[in-house]
Amino acid sequence: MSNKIELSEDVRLLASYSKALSHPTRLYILKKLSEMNSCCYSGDLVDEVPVGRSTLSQHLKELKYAGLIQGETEPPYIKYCLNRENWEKAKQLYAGLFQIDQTIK
Amino acid sequence: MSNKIELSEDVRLLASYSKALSHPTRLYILKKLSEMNSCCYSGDLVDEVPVGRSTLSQHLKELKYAGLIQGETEPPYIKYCLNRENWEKAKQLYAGLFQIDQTIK
DNA sequence: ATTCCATTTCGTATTTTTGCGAAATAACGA
DNA sequence: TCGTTATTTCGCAAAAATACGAAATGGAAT
Repeated sequence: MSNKIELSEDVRLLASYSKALSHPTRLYILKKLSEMNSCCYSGDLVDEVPVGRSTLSQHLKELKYAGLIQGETEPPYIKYCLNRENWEKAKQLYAGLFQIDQTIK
Repeated sequence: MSNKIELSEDVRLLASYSKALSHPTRLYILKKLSEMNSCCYSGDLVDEVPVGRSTLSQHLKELKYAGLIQGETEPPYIKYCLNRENWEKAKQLYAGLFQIDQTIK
């Protein structure tokens, strides 16, 4: 018989967030969104980031799928923002992993 | 002409750490190593983690390649420990991304 | 209705990741 | 020397990730 462990939901979720963070382009986008504390347009990003339009779109889709961003359509543009709730969840999970004390503001 | 940005070294490094963290099995190993604050043996891990020996070995190799763990041979076992220096570096990078205030102990 | 614009989806190719079992390795003990 | 034990490497297959250009979509303006 085996003593194999069932990996916890938190471990799975953190792995999934980490996968979202594991590409430089996606990380750049998240960093930017979190730092500027507002939203940005896909069309602006494509000028900054070193990938083509369709590839950028794929990365945005993945970030959306991971739950880290959300997009509002604002014709003819699409405005992307952080999903604050899940961003906070990710923050907690990473803080837990690295045992970072978080001071209450 | 293009305004494409050169992605920073920190972004690349954080992406690479994130890739290492992006698999539940690897995350489980790192979590365990960081929590128990000492080292562990590959042979113990294989009983806990839901993958075979050779697959576990691959994951350990990847974690080593990412610089997050190191292995000392202690025949007939191999003892794996966190690479504290790079673990700390990763901690800083994630803290920066999530803007976590780190209190000095 | 047609054109224009920003963006996504599709089709495709290449590379990387994940996983396993079998074979190889390295150190030790009989 | 010959097993035994712990672990890794090899060979392979299947699945997922990355990237691009061409075509499709959905509104808005003419």
